[in-house]
Amino acid sequence: MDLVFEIDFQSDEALYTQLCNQIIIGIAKEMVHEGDALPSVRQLADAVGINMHTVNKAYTVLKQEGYVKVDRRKGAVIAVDINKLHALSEAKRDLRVLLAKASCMGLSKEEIHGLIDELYEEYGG
Amino acid sequence: MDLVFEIDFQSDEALYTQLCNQIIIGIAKEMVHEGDALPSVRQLADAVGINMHTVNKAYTVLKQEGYVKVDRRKGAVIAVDINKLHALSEAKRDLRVLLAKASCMGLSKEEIHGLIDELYEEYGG
DNA sequence: CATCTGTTATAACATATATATAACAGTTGA
DNA sequence: TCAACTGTTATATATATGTTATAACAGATG
Repeated sequence: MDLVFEIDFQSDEALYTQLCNQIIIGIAKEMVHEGDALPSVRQLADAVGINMHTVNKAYTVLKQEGYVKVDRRKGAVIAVDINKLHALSEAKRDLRVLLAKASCMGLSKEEIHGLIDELYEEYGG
Repeated sequence: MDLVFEIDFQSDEALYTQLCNQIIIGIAKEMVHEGDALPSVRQLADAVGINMHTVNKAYTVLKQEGYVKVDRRKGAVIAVDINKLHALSEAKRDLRVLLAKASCMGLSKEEIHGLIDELYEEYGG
């Protein structure tokens, strides 16, 4: 398991959301691949110092969004199978607000493209 | 006031967040400009059918983020003065997750740039 | 058979969201 | 001056969400 989980208890992001995002970013960075097993809910909960149910909620959300499947033998397993229509419309809604804020900040379209390139470099693409 | 406020009571977004986002997008679309007065908390609350305090929370958040100032005479007024350091680091955090999801969806960097261009067109360019 | 999976149930508590009623100080315009 | 309007603050209530806690269950593993 190449993933390193780090919980920020001061963050305004929910703990389960932090876990979800770290796993999704881990997939994009190719630190984990299809079929890789995630830590068990109890293991991960102990490792980062949170409750089992909080980890379980993260896994449940990831399962609903299509990043994870459950194998009775291996437990939670990476298995990317995303509903693109739904995911894309959600991404657009978020992007609209994000770009509006960027525009208010005075960022040009070119600067935004640069920002995208900078961040996207982290993901093999 | 060119802004039209529409509340989706079925949305998972908080009501005050919906108001914030619509105002920020309105600024980016240049539907409102520096110095324009926003509706009073009571007017807007009545207009969209929510509580005064929910509107007040939206205005308070917008004030903290630097999109609005309060003029004792005019009430809440558009006045874009954003802490770029803070706003940019927040934007990057959001973008990182958004791009990871896009990468998992199989979107190429070029397709993402296209998406940005499409959405950014709504804001004067 | 003991031990590990995810899952479910129940309970409890803190925080966030939203509403309701009420009041206050400053500003405006009649 | 005075009524009507600002944002702001205080208090209370209701509901939803997030998090923890304890416990149990069925299926798979070795």
